[in-house]
Amino acid sequence: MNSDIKELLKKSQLSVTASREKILQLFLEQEGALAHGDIEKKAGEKFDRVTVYRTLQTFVEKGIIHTIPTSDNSIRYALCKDDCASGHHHDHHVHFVCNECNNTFCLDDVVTPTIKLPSGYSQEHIEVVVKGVCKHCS
Amino acid sequence: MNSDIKELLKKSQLSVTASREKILQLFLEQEGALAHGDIEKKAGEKFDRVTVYRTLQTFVEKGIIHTIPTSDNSIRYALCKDDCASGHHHDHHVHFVCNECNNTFCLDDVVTPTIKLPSGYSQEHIEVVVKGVCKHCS
DNA sequence: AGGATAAAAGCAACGCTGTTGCAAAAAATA
DNA sequence: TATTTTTTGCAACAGCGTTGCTTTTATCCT
Ligand SMILES: [Mn+2]
Ligand SMILES: [Mn+2]
Ligand SMILES: [Zn+2]
Ligand SMILES: [Zn+2]
Repeated sequence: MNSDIKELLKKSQLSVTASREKILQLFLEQEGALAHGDIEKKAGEKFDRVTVYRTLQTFVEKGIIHTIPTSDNSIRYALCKDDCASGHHHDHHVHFVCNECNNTFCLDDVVTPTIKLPSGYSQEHIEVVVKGVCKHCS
Repeated sequence: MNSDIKELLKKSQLSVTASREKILQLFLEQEGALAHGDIEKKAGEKFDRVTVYRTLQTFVEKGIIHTIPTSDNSIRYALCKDDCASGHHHDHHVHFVCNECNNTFCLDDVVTPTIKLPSGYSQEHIEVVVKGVCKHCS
């Protein structure tokens, strides 16, 4: 299990460091998404704030995690389960935010719909965030 | 035109003040959405930063403007053209972010689709943000 | 219109967030 | 193991967003 983490880092051409292992582990043992603040609370005593920022940024660039837009000035991050590669993400799934537990989940099996846009607009990417009550809270 | 602004404020049970008039005017003469920073640049020399924050917050509460989620820690705001009331918004349209001009637009005529969720999840609200090239830039 | 009352704006201060440059430490490489 | 490269931690900083309090402004009532 721990070697899985090392392997994933190496596969992404990243050197294996304690902070990267720890932060990646947090994502693996977490069902929902994590905001920067969450990670800092769970791993921040061990690592510097700046390291967390840089690690998240690196993971996004390498296609290990992806961002989820929010309406409250706090980006959330979640593991890419699709085959995202360095520089190019392929996460086309819907995200769910629970109004009860306030968790954010990737609905990996729910693909984003195609939207018919007015003429002149071209669609390159689409983000869908559904709010409601999650399966754990209902 | 200026009386329109006063009327809208009164209709929302808000006292008519210089800052509210000015900020509301900015939204009316703007096609796309505005971030807090934009408003501060355009009206910030006349009004305090705090006033801008409080005005935006009030406008959202009163159903005059709505927020648009982003992936870059900067909420954007746009006029509600639907019949949003105090406390309850009814904006069910798609938002568009242009990768060229970096503007955000409300596609008021494009309604958000219904998403089939896994069992256990209930849908209360849905946000759809499409990224691509807008009609002005294509 | 003028005064009383309620509401909003401005000010100051503060904590939190995210960034940058640089030196020290750790990991990869040979 | 020694060298090179990469990452981390530290310090400092700017900007964001919030809060309490005072002053100013708008509304309401006479
Ligand atoms: Mn996801
Ligand atoms: Mn809109
Ligand atoms: Zn929940
Ligand atoms: Zn454009």
